[in-house]
Amino acid sequence: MRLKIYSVSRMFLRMTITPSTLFAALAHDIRLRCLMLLLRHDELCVCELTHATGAAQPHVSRHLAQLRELGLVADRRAGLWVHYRIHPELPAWVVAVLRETAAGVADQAPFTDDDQALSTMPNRPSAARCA
Amino acid sequence: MRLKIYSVSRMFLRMTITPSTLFAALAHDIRLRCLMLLLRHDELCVCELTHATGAAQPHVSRHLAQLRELGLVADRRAGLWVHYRIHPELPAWVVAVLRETAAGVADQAPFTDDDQALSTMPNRPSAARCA
DNA sequence: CGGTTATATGCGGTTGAAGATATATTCCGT
DNA sequence: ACGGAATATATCTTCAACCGCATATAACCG
Repeated sequence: MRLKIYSVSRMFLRMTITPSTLFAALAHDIRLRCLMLLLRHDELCVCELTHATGAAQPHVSRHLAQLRELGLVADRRAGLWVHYRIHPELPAWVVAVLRETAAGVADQAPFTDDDQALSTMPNRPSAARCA
Repeated sequence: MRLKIYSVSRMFLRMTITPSTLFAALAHDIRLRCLMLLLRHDELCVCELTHATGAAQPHVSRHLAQLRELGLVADRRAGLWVHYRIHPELPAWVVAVLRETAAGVADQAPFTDDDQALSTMPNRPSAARCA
């Protein structure tokens, strides 16, 4: 079964997450890396995720949109910045899968590098500045 | 990153399973259903998986081959039958992800139906018959 | 109202995973 | 060695996810 997660309207949020759609989301490099980053840091904005992954901004933004449409992440606008976080109402088994994955790959590339790049990011928009 | 799991030679088995390759494997309907069935039953042959899922035999066989090439399952030939099982040497976090998924979707379609179809399969090759 | 920064989306081209069908392979019984 | 059953693979076509780039939107500030 092919999975179409591009053109899901924002109106259909909170749809049930099926295993196939979840794993299709996790199968993509950038999407998985963003989720792993969001697991470790409560909230991150697009520029932080862009810096951490080293990917192009439209690339990150597009994949975040897919995660949002699937209901895996939630976003919060604060001024110019849009803060993403793991969706607070995920099914328990989805959270379990994410956490087991994070625990299993925490010490591998590129996940460690992403964390490193994030921590050394200059002019990082702190929560105090843009909340 | 695109994932190519078709043409991996059998010589390169036991390669490290990356999150991306794992989730790409789990993202496919038939592959996930086969894995969920194999989690509940120690060993199943192709005809059992074919019957349980209702898919065409070449279809099931091809996807089992992909799972084998990724190192997610192991196969054992016994006469005409080839028995598949979850690979006994999977990394702990991979097993954890599989188990959490199974626990989360056990009561959903099509997984319950697959189990039901398997249990009512006639002339099922028992382990005693073809081991 | 312009200018700047942060983020989102539209579009065309590429590519490779997936499906269907036919066919090959492997093994057993006789 | 032959036929049949279980499984694997080859080939072709299709189609949608992906990428890069350009551009649009949104919010803040003077």
